[in-house]
Amino acid sequence: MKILFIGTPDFSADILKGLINGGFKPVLVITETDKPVGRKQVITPPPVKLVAQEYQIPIAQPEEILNLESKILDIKPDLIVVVAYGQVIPKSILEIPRHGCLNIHPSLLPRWRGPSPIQYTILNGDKKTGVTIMLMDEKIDHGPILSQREIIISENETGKTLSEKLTDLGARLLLETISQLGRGLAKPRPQNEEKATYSKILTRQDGKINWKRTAEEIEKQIRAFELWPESFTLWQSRRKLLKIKISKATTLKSKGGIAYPVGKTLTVSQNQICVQCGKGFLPGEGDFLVIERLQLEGKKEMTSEEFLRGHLNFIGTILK
RNA sequence: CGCGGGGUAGAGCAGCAGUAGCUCGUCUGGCUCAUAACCAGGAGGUCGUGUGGUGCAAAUCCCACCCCCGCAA
Repeated sequence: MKILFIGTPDFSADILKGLINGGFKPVLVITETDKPVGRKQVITPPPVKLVAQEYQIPIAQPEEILNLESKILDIKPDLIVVVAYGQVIPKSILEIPRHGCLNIHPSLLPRWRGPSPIQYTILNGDKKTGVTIMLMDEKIDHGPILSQREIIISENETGKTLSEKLTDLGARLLLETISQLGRGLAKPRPQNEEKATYSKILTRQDGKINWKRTAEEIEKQIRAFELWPESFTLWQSRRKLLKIKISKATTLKSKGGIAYPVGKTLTVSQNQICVQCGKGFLPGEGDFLVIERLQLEGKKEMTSEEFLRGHLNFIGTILK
């Protein structure tokens, strides 16, 4: 089967590897142009390009994918696999391959359509999730479903662990689905529009912790946003307002008798950072987040114990 | 040359011109039924690199380079 692969970031690159190792080496890989990346703004090829080079697959990096339409027509692919490309693929191209265009989505569609399904799954406290492979149509994450595989979400699942699991699962399901397609066994079924939910694109600002939420909600956010956009809070130090990323935390309930302002930092036992969350001022409602790992702006990530050694004045301040 | 923070004892930080100090850890002794608690004392640093520059004098100012990190992309 003549396959064309379209994708850009790490997630796509991993799927591409799985595809190649499964015996479906694409005839052409389309990916975004090399872009300046990182602190030094070095022009860097996207992950998918590196994989394609490694396996000596021809690469195309059009500014506009529409410019490539005639070339794709010439190739006459049987199937196009699209994984997180970065550009919207026009209908005229979607209609070229005989078997259509496949897309891998890391959720159980129609639940969590859109760009941030993994984060929303954890944030929402879902018990299970999975991957879906669907035939693309003009609407985003809307086409008929070809196959789906579920997994159970564990208690301390993070954006990272879930993403790894789903990438792996997705790569395997893709191979199965393609061979089914090849044998004409695939039976697409439309999505149930009534059950559709949507995830929004997340920005850095969305990672800001709102201490008025319950510790439980905040802890979920920290896990959900592990890879992107991460969770942070602001601390007024002696000199200036600093950003602190929080990468790991647990919750603590106490009968509590003392009322603290929301965002107040305190220690319950040695070397522990607790932050008052939720309703705050109400006595008898000890709702605390215990910070375990954090990273101060300009510093490396460390445990809260290490952090406290050098910041004796941290306890007793109020995080914003 | 995108913007910015930083490299000081094993760890985390302060000092920002007169050859280093804090918290934790570590070692020794004491207290205690006991202790991760408490008390006393000790060890541990050529202050990122430079047969660099300016000073009477540099961890502290200037220059070059290496490394780490935040923002922006």
